[in-house]
Amino acid sequence: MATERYNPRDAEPRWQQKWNEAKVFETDNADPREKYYVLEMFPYPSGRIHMGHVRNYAMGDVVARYKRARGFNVLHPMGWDAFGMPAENAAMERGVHPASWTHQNIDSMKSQLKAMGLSLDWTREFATCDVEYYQHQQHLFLDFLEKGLVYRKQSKVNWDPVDNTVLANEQVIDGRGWRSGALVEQRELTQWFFKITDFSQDLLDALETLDQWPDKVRLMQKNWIGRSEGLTIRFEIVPQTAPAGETEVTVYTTRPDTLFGASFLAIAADHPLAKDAAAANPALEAFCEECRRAGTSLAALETAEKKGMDTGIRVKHPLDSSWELPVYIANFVLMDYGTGAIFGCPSGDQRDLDFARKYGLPVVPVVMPKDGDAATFTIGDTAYDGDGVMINSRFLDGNTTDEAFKIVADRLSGTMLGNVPQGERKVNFRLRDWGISRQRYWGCPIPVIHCDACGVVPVPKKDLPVKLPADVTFDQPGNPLDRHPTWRHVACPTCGKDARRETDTMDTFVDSSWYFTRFTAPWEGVPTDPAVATRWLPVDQYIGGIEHAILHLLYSRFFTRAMRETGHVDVKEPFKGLFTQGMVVHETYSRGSGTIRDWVAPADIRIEEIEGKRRAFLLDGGEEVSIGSIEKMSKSKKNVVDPDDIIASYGADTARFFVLSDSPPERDVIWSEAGVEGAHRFTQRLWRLISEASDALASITPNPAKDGEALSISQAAHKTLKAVQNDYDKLWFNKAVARIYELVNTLSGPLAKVAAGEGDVAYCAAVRNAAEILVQLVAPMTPHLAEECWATLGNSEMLARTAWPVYDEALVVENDVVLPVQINGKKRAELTISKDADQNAVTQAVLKLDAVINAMNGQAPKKIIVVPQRIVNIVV
RNA sequence: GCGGGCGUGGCGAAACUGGUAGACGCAAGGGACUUAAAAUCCCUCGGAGCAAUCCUUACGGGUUCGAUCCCCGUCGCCCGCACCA
Repeated sequence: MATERYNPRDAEPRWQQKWNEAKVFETDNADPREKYYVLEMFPYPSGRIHMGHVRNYAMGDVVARYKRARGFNVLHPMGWDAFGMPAENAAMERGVHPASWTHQNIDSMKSQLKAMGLSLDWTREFATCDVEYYQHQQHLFLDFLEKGLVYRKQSKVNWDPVDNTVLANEQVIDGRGWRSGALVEQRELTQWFFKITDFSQDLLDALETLDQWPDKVRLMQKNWIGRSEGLTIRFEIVPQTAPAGETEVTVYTTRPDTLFGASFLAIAADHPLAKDAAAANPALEAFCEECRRAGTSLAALETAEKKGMDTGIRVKHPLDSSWELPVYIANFVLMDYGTGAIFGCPSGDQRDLDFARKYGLPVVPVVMPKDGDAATFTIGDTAYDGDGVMINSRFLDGNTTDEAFKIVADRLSGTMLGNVPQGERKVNFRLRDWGISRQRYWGCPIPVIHCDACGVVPVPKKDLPVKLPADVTFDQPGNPLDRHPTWRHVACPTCGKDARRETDTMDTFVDSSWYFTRFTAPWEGVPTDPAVATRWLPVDQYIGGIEHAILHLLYSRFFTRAMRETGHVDVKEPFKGLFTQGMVVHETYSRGSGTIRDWVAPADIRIEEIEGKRRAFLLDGGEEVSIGSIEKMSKSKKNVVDPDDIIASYGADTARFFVLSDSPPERDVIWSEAGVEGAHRFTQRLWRLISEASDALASITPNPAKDGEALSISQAAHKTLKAVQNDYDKLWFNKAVARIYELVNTLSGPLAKVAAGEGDVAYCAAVRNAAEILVQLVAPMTPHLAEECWATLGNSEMLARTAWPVYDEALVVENDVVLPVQINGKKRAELTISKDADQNAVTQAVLKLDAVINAMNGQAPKKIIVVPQRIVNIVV
């Protein structure tokens, strides 16, 4: 029978409303079934959702719907990472208040997300800028403070001397402020820090337990935490060269074995010794200034040319007091890592070698590879930083690097300088405490009060929340809280005298470090219901971009530990399973080049293939534009595709299906019009096949065939079910799609046959069983279409409430295997043989194959390799 | 600069991570149906060759009976680098 085309504009809102009315996706904390918490990283409300969001949320939704069908009590919430700089920028540029800008954006993005048909529990929604959320964050801050997990210290910020404001790293471009263009300076401010370093060892050790995280993320975190075992060594300053009051300098090294290769010490520009030396030497002072102008970003620092300046200070070599080494100030030595001072061994470290060559310092090889020759081993332009055997190192010669490490550590631990050992073994971490102070308005206020008499006083919990004042202006740079007429003036909670509120707000990473915990009971009057939070956590499957691999995830891991220590939850790790998805990328199109280059949006062009070459033309006027590289979708390059447009023309199911189908989820997906059309054709094809057969199937009870002509149909369906189930468990959406395509191809003949009124009851029952399995397999990806198919097959219960099908073991077993037969590694034949044939039987059968006899040409086989169930290789 | 990752037909990819390289989809070409178009259906489709066959997983080496997969080196692209989110 002829049926109408599937119309997503009709079906999608209809099913969304039905799900909504039946509250299918609202989660009950009291539901006794096994829990499953699936979460996608919540979005920043920038205004519109983009394809990256569609991909992220489509993946999470497949998992949520699949797990729900498998019988889990699924929690799948959504919220908004709503504090941050863009809202303040909008306020400055367009005069809109950050709050109204943010809420408008949330409204439009929410309606876009709703149009996607996501199985979200919207009753738990919140935005981090809601006082109902951030007041609890202030509560947590106070608990952390009480527990000693928060402290203040001096720390550097990027300062724009023209705008008189603090700049984020991304606002510093080539060392200048992004708006003023002024050279950025570093300024010291007293700021709040979370003691993430209290957990350095635990955060490192527990990575082992996160076996459902990608190895690359664990490795990145491990390197970020950066545990090293080394030695602090105190160098005595040669008195005649010492600035007043200075007698020694302490370095941290992981390579004390190379001490005889030392040719200089390098200290950070902020090192106290550097400051003393600079005070008496204008050239040094100028150099330190130059170092400070680099901004606070490590990347900028390390890509800059390595520079240093001799301070004139000399230190005594710890193993030979007659040997003096120069002390340099160097722009690549950081005050916050180790002791802010290093010794340079040019032969064993590339950076030290470059430095030594530049400033004419000695290069003495002290380690050579095990098989090297000490007489001829030299260092040219490449340092040798590997393990090996000590040379040119007096009493260390001939020892391995490991042995030398121990010898030096032992000797220096036993040598006294003053009354203290000159060397001390030390475990060091690269991880630094988390600075959370931001000199900005649009963030969570830090709940403390500064009193001249009492010092820093926490806001009492009964006085929470500390609300952001709404009446602020953005007509000048800087933090509006600082210049607000009344907000900051407050009575000291301790002594009652006039005092001042802290005007810094919290880093927005704080907001996103516990939102997943708040989702478990967002209605609570305290940060969490500890029992509920403990039951829901950890998040079983967390999905988001790889760009968050380090900071967001590490901060969340810290926060969960800190909340545990303060009694808000009793789990250690927030995310059991982590999946990092790739980006959505698109071709770029442009006119002109260089500074007059003009980017063109994909919606404004058409692509033609002329003599095998793809060319792009403007829709308006037909001018040819050049096709550029494929890049991350961005506003500046205009290579964005608005999900709204796609949903309007093809429907949400097509958009969802496409972003899941083409590429492996962890890899980037290239958005292409042709690909979307292909996905759309699939949805139409599925609808046509099912709906045409539905009249014949609706009255038949589904039943898989155990024999007869329908057996292969049932086998195909049940094998696909088993395979796709596994794909969904592993988040291999693209593989699931390929298998579903295959099943559709297999079923198209039988469905057409049934639609034509052919086939007996047993046949129809098998086809209906297979068709239902097919519909249930696609349901997590294209839920609206699946509901429509499900209903047309005669089912009265919603598919969203239907349990996942169970495959029949008897239909998925294989009795025979097809073994490829290789001769000298090249495939020459195939052998079909019983699955449990032993090695001998396989060998005999293979040698009887015509193709093998021909190919061997009468030669005797030298060796026959039989890999059970896999392959046979004959070596001739 | 440092840390992490990726690279397979015209394109997105698959290959149960040492065992048939290119499943499935897109694009393209041919055919059927149609007055015509759309839609749909069928066939072809990595390269060379009439063929047998040979070549082919960024590039260059290595280990192995056998390498997309493991090892060494080179190139290109992407992510992060602590105040973007």
